[in-house]
Amino acid sequence: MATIREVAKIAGVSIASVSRVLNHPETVSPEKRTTIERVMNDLGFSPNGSARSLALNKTSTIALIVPNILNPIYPEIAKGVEDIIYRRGYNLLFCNTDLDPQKEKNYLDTFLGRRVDGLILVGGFVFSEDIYKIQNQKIPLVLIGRKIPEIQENSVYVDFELGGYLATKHLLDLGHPNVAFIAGPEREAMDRDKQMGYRRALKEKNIPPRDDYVVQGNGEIEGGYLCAKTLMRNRNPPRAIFAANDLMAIGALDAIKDLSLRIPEQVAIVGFDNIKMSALVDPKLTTVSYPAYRMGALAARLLFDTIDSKNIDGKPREIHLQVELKIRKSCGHTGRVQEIFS
Amino acid sequence: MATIREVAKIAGVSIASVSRVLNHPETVSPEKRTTIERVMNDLGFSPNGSARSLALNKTSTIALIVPNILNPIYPEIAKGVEDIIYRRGYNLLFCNTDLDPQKEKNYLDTFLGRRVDGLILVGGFVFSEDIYKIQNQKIPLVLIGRKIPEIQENSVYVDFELGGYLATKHLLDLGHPNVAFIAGPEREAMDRDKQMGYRRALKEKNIPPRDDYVVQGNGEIEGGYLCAKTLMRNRNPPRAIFAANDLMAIGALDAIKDLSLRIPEQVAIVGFDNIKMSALVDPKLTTVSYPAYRMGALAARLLFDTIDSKNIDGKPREIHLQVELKIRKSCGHTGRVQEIFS
DNA sequence: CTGAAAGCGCTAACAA
DNA sequence: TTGTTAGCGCTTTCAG
Repeated sequence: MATIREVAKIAGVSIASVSRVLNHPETVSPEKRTTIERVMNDLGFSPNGSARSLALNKTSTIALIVPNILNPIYPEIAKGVEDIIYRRGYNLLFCNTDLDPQKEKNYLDTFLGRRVDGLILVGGFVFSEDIYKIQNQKIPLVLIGRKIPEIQENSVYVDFELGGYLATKHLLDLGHPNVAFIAGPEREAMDRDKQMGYRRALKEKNIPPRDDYVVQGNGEIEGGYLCAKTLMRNRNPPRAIFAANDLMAIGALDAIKDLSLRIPEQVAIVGFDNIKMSALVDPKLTTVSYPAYRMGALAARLLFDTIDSKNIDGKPREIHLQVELKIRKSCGHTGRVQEIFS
Repeated sequence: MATIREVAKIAGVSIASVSRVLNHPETVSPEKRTTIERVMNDLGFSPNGSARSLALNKTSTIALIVPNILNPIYPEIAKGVEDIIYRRGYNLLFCNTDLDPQKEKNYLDTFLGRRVDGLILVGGFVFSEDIYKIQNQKIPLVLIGRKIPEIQENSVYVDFELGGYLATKHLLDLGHPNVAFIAGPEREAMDRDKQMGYRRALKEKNIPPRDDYVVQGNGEIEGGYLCAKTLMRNRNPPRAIFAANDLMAIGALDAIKDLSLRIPEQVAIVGFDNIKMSALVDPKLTTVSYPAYRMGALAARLLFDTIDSKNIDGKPREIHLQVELKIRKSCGHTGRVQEIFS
């Protein structure tokens, strides 16, 4: 592929002029500029990004790390990020950790080497030392998800503990005698918070937590399905299930239906995330919602703020957004309910 | 951040040796190597990717362009791609066109400049001249989706026309007197193929196509909802609806339920894509399935094949996969049906 | 096994 | 306004 040098030679100018029309066109005389542009076109010239990055010490790339792209809540966040960075001419280096620590570590290292201009890390388990490497190299970083006291960083988060609490309390208030919890993967810190909220709600009502009412799923539909089946095999099966995410809640819902039990009459279900799908299953799923797209967009803005101002050493900013219980049918609430499109 | 030069100075060796432990460790004496590695560690050194890319003329990056990340079928494909390229140490530059030609063009240009090692383009409208630019620069390219006769390129595709035909024919065979079609966005070439299949099935049964039975949605749930409402306002509403994707089919399903009509008795519905969600709505959605994840993985493999062999000028390879009608409840089929997990 | 040096393609002083 | 030149950080001959 053509280089700046060839363009220069053919156009009969110096490489500096070519570089100028690329970066500061207004500083080049109109005629020369037209010639150069024509030559570029003829040659199908496109400036080499690596060379440019090297010279400018800037890659125009930001990396986004999510736990699982197959959970629709993450594309939602990703879209928020992409919409913002696209406007600034940045590109997205995307990756999926599958909650695999090794994979997360590898990616973090790679991004360090690639000198990404910024990094957005969603949920997951971000306690590895690798995160400190990022901080040491002063790569602008924004965390999305839960608040992490251990790490002083820019973040956009919601209170998952509160969400878990609200969901459980709602179920309890509705009179469901006992509620079970389907946890997500061990490593997912956000899900651990939800579980704490679940426990707090029980405690508040003086209901002793039962180990056999807490099962762990893989965070996917199938996991929720399996967990619900397990729960219902209990000698004293729960009358309500709170799942750490909608995917598992939907799987649970499917399992309960398979068992020919009525939802919410015999088993009530509440999920977490408010993915679109949750409003379309039958019965519609009550869930805890939070503004995923907005979190992505805000994170990207926050990132650019720190990239622009270079105040990387300044104190980190935190944006706290609210969770909200979205009451639909699956929990057995009898009042007016909010439906899709609401 | 530390450079190879500083490492060399501190370790008391030449930069060549440092570079060697980075690239061909076995060619460096053990002692020297250990020293260098220690220094690298102490300094938190990480080789600059841009410099390396520049020197090697290789970015270890492949770009993936999809129309809409919010449609779960695309993350599915993306996952297939990522799983393969991750193992080879490649990174994914990800982007979403929203079917916006300008955005697609921009991204294509950017990727040209970034000298990505390969490009995977999913669906969408790939007829812009920009695609030729990619070919001219001999950037390995793989198309996922439909077969595009106009472009001789590596591709992994399924026959969407056939899918549309099968879906419509199935509905017709089931005795639904008239079937409507909810089309996707104008620009989505794959959806146009589906529509052709729809027409072929009608024609085969000597059913004259009706313009008022073909409506166009935006490819999302809301679009399907709106389209179905429109269709049912018809003086002579259709008794069956074939939607160009599951998202719209699910929206349609919701609309029909809102109208208090029974599915499939009063209105049968068939979708396209077989996203997971389709097996979880009520009634479960009959749909046309194809191996999205596999397509992504195969595309990545194909890409590496051409990257490795550099036979970019060789004749393009095409991988044709099968569509399959996944019969569930929403179409009114009365025989045995395949359910989720099948 | 090791080092010196050229070069990857571009940007940005600095001079003219 | 334009051209010359010195890097950006790395890889890789080529000598030794």
